[in-house]
Amino acid sequence: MNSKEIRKAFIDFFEGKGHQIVSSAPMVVKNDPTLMFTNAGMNQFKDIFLGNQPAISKRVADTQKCLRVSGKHNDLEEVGHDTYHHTMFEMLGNWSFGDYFKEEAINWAWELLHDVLKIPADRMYASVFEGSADDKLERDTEAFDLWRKFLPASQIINGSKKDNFWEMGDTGPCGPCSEIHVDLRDDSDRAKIPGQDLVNKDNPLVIEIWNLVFIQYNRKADGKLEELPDKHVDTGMGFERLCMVLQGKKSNYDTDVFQNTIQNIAALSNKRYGEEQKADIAMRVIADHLRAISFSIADGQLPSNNKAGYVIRRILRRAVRYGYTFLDFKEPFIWKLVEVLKNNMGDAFPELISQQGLIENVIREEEESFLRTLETGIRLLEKSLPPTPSEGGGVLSGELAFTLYDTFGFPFDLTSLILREKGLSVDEAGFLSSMEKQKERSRNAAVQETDDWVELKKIEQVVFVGYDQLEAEVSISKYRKVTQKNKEFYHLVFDQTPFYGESGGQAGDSGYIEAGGKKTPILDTLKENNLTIHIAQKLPENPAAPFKAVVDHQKRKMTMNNHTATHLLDHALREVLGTHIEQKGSLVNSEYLRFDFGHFQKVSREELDRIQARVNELIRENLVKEENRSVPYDEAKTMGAIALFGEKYGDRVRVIKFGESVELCGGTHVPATGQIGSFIITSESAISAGVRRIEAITADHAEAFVKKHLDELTEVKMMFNNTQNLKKSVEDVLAQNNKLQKLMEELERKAASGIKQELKNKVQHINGVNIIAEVIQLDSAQAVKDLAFQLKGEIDNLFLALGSVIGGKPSISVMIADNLVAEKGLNAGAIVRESAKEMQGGGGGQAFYATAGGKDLSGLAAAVEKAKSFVK
RNA sequence: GGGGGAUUAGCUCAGUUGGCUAGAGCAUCUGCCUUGCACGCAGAGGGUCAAGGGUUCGACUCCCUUAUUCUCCA
Repeated sequence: MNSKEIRKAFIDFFEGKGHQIVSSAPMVVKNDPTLMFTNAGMNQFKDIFLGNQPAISKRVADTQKCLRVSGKHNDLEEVGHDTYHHTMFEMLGNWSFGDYFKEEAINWAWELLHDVLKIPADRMYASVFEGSADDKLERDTEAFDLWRKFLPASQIINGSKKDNFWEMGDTGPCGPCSEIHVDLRDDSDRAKIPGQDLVNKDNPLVIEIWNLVFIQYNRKADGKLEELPDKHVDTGMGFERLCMVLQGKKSNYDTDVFQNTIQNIAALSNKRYGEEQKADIAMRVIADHLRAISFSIADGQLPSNNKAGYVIRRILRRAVRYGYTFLDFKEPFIWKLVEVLKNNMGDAFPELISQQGLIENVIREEEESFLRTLETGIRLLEKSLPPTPSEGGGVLSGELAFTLYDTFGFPFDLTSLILREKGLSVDEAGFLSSMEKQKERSRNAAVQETDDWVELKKIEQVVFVGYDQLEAEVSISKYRKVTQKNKEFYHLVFDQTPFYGESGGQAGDSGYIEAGGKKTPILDTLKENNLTIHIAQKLPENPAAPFKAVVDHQKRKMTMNNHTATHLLDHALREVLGTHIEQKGSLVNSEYLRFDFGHFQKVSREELDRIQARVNELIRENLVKEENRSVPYDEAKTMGAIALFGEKYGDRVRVIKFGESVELCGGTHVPATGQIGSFIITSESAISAGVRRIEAITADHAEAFVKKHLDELTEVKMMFNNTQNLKKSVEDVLAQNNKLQKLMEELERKAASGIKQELKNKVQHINGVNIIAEVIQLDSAQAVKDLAFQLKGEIDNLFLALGSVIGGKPSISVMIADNLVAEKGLNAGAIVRESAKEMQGGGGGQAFYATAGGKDLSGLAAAVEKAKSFVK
């Protein structure tokens, strides 16, 4: 069976068991501060388990794209070196939300693996939870008895709390789990050591493929467990491992999931897979990372220099680095593999097909930029090479290696590789300790303490009433204290709220809540998963009281203007530039709007004009909002609604329509477009390969913007006595100014040369030295300097001391011919310092030219005389 | 969120404890030579040294603030 058939077999099997098949959630997580990427199949159902949201269906199955590169599950550095770790992988899963439990879960797992997929029973092992005295839990005999129907007792193994008791976090839903392991070793090896001895022992050929979690408890804050009224099933099976088992391979990378890509990498690098260990590792790294990066970009997460985007950039760079070092790729090549990946996985994940161009562009650009970083790093490294061992050195300091890494992004392993090639080495311990210090600093800065939720009133789900009203009677359902950098604030959750929590690019509302005549300001509103959190500086006196919640009307109104304008802009972009325009990001607040979209080139001035005019036209048409809060997803699509890649939509979606603009959107909008008043594009720029950004303002801000510019224009016009043709007047003045400036320079030159001539006539010849010591009328230090250098070029054996008044302060300059400096040991710096004392000043410079300034104007002549005295 | 860099001519970059009248290569322009693969030669133009403050006789250089950008950590 090939991988496509295997994926389909799983989905078909559970569909046949009454499961609703849902699509994979985006790999990039939004609205969850504890998670950047989806790292397990259950992520998208977290709110259901936590009770923040009712289940969409009691039985669900899917394949979920997951990324494990940060936080608790960080496999990044393992990837490629062994045969089974991945950054991105697919997790096949089936779920029961308060429906079936252990019996069906185990029966069906067996039926699928053994009866349908034909994995031999004697190669399978099941583990069950052995119990825990700490938690006063017995062995999971229920699961044992169920497995006993299929497997002899010798193939059912007890597992510890660590391996067989699953918890989502410190508190919350949890329960025992049962894992299915498969032994892939040859018969001869199996005869030597029984498989059950190798389960969970990190043997690459005796592996866990499926974990069945039985969620039956809730872990309370005090550590105690309570039985859940509704019991759930949560399973996850590694797709790539399943493929390995069914295709009789001994490495995930030997399955058809990866082999196409690997063979292509081999061809591009003129090497063969399987011949050289280091090259093989590099090929696996690249094949793996290609998937992670491509899917992230398709989900809208571009590489960038912080947060999730930075993680993606690092993965990509790791791939480039392996290619650069072990496969000798010095030019971008990874982007060429996107085509192969698309052919392999495009039908299961259509975003790869529709986003192919963007993915390729972004990857190529990133590769180029990192190759430049590498070049700079190599140059810097070569500059700072330590002396060779024969000269008594040979070790590069760890601090230096760390600076290269930390400041210039030059990978440590490359540093040590390059040094090794030159017979040198690097102080690795020093490097690691520098790294540790940096981590320590960051940790201290990032400390945020979050207290437990204090629950006042149990609710099903927060009700958002802010579409229809900006004020509401609310009560606090729960709250918690958060401390960061000695600053305290509170997170409040209401039973219902008119406040819009930041999401979908729209900023959160602010305002206040009021009880007993006392107001508590709400500074901002955020969303954590499905929970709307209101941020307050302090807790109201009586948190249990009923409150009146009031949203800042004016701010919200302006935000709505900008949000609706964003939809109109999106529509106008498609009309003017073409329907390939796809949103890549959006920000809407009360000040302005920002819209990022995929487009292959700069938007021209004329196009921008047309887009802006079109949006204003739509505003003047005063299109009335048509809002439908619950449309089946498929129906919305047939209405032509614009959906976003990288967004997870439920079955029923909210549709916002203004004329021909139809979008799936959860944000707040104006009742009719006329309210927006006016729309002005303030900037158009590039944010990365193939992605453009437009920023714009509306309503009051647009009006203020126009007024400011008109005022400026009027003022300038007034300066020109209300000329008919301002542009020409300005051009004339500029031309005239240019002419005058040249004339001025000319005159200055003449004046200076006049002074120069005068000075030349005053040369005193004493002991073979040509001395000039005068006070002159020049008020720019630069002019004096020029004069001094000219005289130096024209008079031999020159000793020059010039006094002048610059900016109302006395100043002297001394210039001495080079040969005099050498022969007579004269030093202009010393002379100037000594002479300046006459005018209460000081200075310095070089031996042949120095300047000094002072405070006492009356001492200027004396200072010049003093300077002259040094040569006599 | 925290740390470390960078910002100098149209482009790529030098610029040593603060003082060599801000440089190089490429590009541009002019002239000459001639057309063979980055043609050659001679010359010229082009800089608020990111912006704004400060210290100093003197700041591209030191300090502070801001902007943009790179990089590492969380």
